[in-house]
Amino acid sequence: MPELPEVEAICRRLKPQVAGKRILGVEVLRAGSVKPQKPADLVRLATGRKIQDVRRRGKNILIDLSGGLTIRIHLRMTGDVFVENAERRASDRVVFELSRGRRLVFNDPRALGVVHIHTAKEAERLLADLGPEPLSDDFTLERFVAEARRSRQPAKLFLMDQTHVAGLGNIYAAEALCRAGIHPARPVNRVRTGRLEALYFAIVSVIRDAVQSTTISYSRPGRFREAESFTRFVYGRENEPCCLCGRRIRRIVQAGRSTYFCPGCQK
DNA sequence: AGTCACCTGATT
DNA sequence: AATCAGGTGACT
Repeated sequence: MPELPEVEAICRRLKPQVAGKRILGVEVLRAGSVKPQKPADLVRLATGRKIQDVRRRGKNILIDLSGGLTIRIHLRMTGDVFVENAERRASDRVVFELSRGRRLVFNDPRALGVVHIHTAKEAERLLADLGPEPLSDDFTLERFVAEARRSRQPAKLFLMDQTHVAGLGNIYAAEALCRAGIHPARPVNRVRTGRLEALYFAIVSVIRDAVQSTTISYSRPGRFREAESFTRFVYGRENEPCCLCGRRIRRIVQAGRSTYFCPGCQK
C-alpha cells in the first residue's frame, strides 16, 4: 500500500510507541521475509537491544537499535508495521516481542516486503542510491531539472525511479504529473524546462499535502487502516471526467503498471 | 525500455 | 478463470 506519505504516517505512529523499549525476542514466522540474511541472524542481533529511534528514508522504515544496529523494513506493496498485543494473524511475518506482551509486528499479506538488520555503515551504503527526500533541502530545483535533462525515461518512470527523488510511487507520480501538465509517457528530457520546474513544485506540494492528510488509525481489534483526505485528480479514475477540464481520464500501462492521466491537461 | 519474478487476496 | 493491486530487483 505505501508510498512516502503512508510510510511516514506509519513511522510517526510507531515512534512514540516503541522508542526506549527493549526487544525481548524475535519470531520470524516467514523466513523469506528476512533478506538477505538468515532469520537466525535477525533474531540474534536484535534480541536484547533497545529501540532508540524510528525513522524513514524513502519508503524504508528504519528502526535504530542500541549498539549501532538498524532494522530496515521495506513494505513493498502490502506491508504494514504496528504495535499490538492481540492474536497473531496468518499474514504476520516477523514479530518483535516487547515488554508486557506488546509486540511490534511486521505484517505483509503478499509477502513481498523484507526485513533486514545491519550496521549504520551498511545502512548508509544500502540507501546511498536513493535520491533526495522531496521535503528536504537536498531536493533542489537545479538538481532535479539537471537530472531530468539527462534522462530519456518516460516521465512517470523517471519519477518512480527512486534515484532522482525518493518516495514517489504509482499514485503520487501520476498526481504530480497531472498537476504539472506533463504526459506520463513523454521522455523526460523532452519536457520543456518551465514544465520541469512546475513538476518539481508539483512533487513537493503533492507530497506535502499527502503527508499532512495521511493518518493511520486503528480499527479494532489491532488492525490498521489508512485514512486520507488527499484528493486524487487522476489515479484510479479511469473514464471519470477530469476535475479541471472535463475530459475523460485515461489509463495506460507503463512498465506493467497502470498509469492514469488526463488527455486534456497532460500533453 | 520491456518482461518477469516475487506472493496473496479482492474483484470482475 | 482471469485480472488487478500504492514495489522493486533481476533478467533480457
